Amino acid sequence: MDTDYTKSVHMMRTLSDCGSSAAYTNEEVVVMKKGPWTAEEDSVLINYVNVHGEGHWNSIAGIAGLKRTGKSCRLRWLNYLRPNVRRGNITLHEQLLILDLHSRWGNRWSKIAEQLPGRTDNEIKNYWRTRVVKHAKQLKCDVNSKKFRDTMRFVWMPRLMEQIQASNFGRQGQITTLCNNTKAHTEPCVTMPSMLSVPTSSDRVPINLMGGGGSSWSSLSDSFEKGSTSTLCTSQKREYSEVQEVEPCNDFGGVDMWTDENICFLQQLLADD
DNA sequence: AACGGACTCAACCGCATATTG
DNA sequence: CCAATATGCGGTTGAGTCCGT
Repeated sequence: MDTDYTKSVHMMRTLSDCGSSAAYTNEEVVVMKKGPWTAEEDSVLINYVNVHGEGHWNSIAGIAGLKRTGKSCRLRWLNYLRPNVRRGNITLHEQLLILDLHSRWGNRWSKIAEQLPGRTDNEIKNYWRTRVVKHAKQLKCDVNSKKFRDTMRFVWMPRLMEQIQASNFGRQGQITTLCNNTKAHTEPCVTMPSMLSVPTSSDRVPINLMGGGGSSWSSLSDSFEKGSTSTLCTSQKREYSEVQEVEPCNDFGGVDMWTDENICFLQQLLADD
């Protein structure tokens, strides 16, 4: 049933639009529906894909009688109806991955989505725009600036890892160290990407992840300088994968790292620069 | 309870690229 | 090789919801 807000678009159909088994005659005018999908339309699309498989989206209108463009059908299937689509809050681990991958690939949403099973490019894009970009603005910082990227990479991501670790520790009662150095370390640490190709004792720089005194942008920036534009090294990727391994379930997916306290911490850090 | 601004996210749009005839 | 068509991608929009006043 069309609602008041449902818009429609008139399209001149051609045989090629409908495929070989087109139900429409040449130049027949078809009103293509726009706007939110109904359960009935979803059902038609699901049945179509079950029978014909994915693809041939432009044939759906002709074959299944669904008055939607091929693009609309494809999007609806990929972002909503496809099996194994994960819905709900982005978990801490997913946030960590998004930050990591975005720092390497930029706005390559589909590529990033490939690394987050069940998440769609649309969802990740929305997360980035509604959370990360929003908070960057709040911090009066360009989300694409080196300063912001470095802060994310060398402060925010370790902080996320810390939070994930704490969550796992609280739930499982076991410690999984993300810093796999053999020496006992009294402080949280983060691996400096640029230096990992030449592992030394200076590879790991202590960072106060809890936002207390002592850690500031200025004191970290020199250490970051050399590696800030390099891609994450294998060992750091391994560390993030370890985070995944110690997170057997995502039952703390609703945890939001963008708390007032954390944002205040970032503000201080960026202001120190 | 009513209002309005902020926020979220599903869906659309335009463009780029791939495929097909 | 070229044109037409299909598909994919990233940016943007706007309806619905939330939340503070």
